[in-house]
Amino acid sequence: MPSTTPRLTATSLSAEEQAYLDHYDPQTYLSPLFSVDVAIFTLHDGELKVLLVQRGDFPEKSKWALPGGFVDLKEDTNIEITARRKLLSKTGIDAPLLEQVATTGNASRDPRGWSVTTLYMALITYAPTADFVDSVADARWFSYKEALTLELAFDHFQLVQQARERLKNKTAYTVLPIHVLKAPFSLAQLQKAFELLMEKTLEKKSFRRRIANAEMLKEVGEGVPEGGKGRPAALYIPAPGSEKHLFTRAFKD
Amino acid sequence: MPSTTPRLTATSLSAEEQAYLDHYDPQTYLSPLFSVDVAIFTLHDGELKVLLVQRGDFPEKSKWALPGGFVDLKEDTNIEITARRKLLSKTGIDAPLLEQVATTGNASRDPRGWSVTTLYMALITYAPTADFVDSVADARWFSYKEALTLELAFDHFQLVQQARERLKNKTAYTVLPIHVLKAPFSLAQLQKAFELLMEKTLEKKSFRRRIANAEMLKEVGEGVPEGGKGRPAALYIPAPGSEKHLFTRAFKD
DNA sequence: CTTATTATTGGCTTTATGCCACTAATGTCA
DNA sequence: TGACATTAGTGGCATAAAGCCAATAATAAG
Repeated sequence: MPSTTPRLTATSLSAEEQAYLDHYDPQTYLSPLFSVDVAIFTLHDGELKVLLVQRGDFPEKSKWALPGGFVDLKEDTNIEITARRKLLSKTGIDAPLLEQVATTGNASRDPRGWSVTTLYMALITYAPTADFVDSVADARWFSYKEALTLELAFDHFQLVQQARERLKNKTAYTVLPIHVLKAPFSLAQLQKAFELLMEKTLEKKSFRRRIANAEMLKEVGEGVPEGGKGRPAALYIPAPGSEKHLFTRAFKD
Repeated sequence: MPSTTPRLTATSLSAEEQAYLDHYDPQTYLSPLFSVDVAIFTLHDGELKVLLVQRGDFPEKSKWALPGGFVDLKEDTNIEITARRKLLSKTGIDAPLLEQVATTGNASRDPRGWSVTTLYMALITYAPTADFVDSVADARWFSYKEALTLELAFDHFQLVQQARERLKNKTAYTVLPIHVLKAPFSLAQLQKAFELLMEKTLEKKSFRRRIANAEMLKEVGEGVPEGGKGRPAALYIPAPGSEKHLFTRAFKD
């Protein structure tokens, strides 16, 4: 039984092709389940945190999982919008850095059957989950380390690690950590963010030189230093277009 | 009507969850169509080429497209296997470099309805399509430039460019071009491959130093130079594990 | 033996990071 | 008020790897 209506395409269709589409049954080939998951990271209390939600339904009921779900074929126009919708409904935050990480699909990851998921990664400035618009009860920040000790739903243990890996790699040659800080910020704060995301300490001079050469920050005055002690630090905001800067060389190791 | 049979999972399920799965109808949520496409690249006649197939069925009948198709839910255990199957059936070549590039999903890319595709990229040594095991009639190498002048099926114009972009980026910090040469090869041949894939000329000394430092090649004697003229060149084969080498610094520009 | 052609290397320059010590600005506390 | 602790920022040289370009090496053709 045909169940799709004819669709518009850029070029007009031949009568023959139109007839084919009119009679096309989308269930001719059974498609796998398709979902989108989002690994939302932030820094807080000097730690990398990841947002998890507790599942309210079967399967994997009551286990912690990455926020995500199925495409709304009526409302969503593409999969990134699906990811943004999930992000928005869990955090109330719109349109930050949202990057596609990878797609996993196999017969065993979901007990309901052959299933495919596209994983996205987001990095946002910290806000307590209590501030989130809805679903507050079931969404929580976990330190990344702690998250890995939980028994996560489906293959989300692997997904979380994939996203974290991408986060680390991208930090090595972009200024991605800028997204996690509330502007204005000091260079010391920025360096700390880089270090947490890369899991390595950086040499102060090298770091500052690199940032300076890239011309990606704009100075906007001075502020109190970390912890209120010591010399005040210059404060910066990201320069327009800075997100796009790529370094041609990585830090050692 | 339930149409899945209960599946095995790593941990035993509660009776309640098992009951849920027994009655789970995979069509509760209508999933988008899901397919896999593969951009297969090679170098030949000093040009980058991409393999296209001419579609034999609606929709987009008779247009050129990337090889690809739907998951065989019975035979394929994961999406990379689906991609490998497509690669194998079009080229007869197994298990070369096969890298996931990105996933595109939206309501408009396929006239049959909401559709998602995961794009893979492969780089192989050249073999004329006449040598391919089946589907010879409908598979052809196009120079990359020419491919972009064709009216490709669906959004494959964008997909081809995405894959090519990834190919270029990866060449900048790996030894990926090794996969496109028939071993043994000379350093001049390898440099030429890098240059074609990166779309930029490289400085000879810099290139050779880089390769030498990486210790990724093994010398296996001498051979005739390019074009049969001039001093014979040393020939090399890839050292084991060389594919994994990462450079910490990119070439200029 | 000369020349054309391709391969390979020497050696200096340039760029960016590593290292580490030194100076600068501020608050604290005796 | 002056030493000291603390954090911010810089100077200066070492090191690593790429850019540049020219010199040398090996071969074939004539």
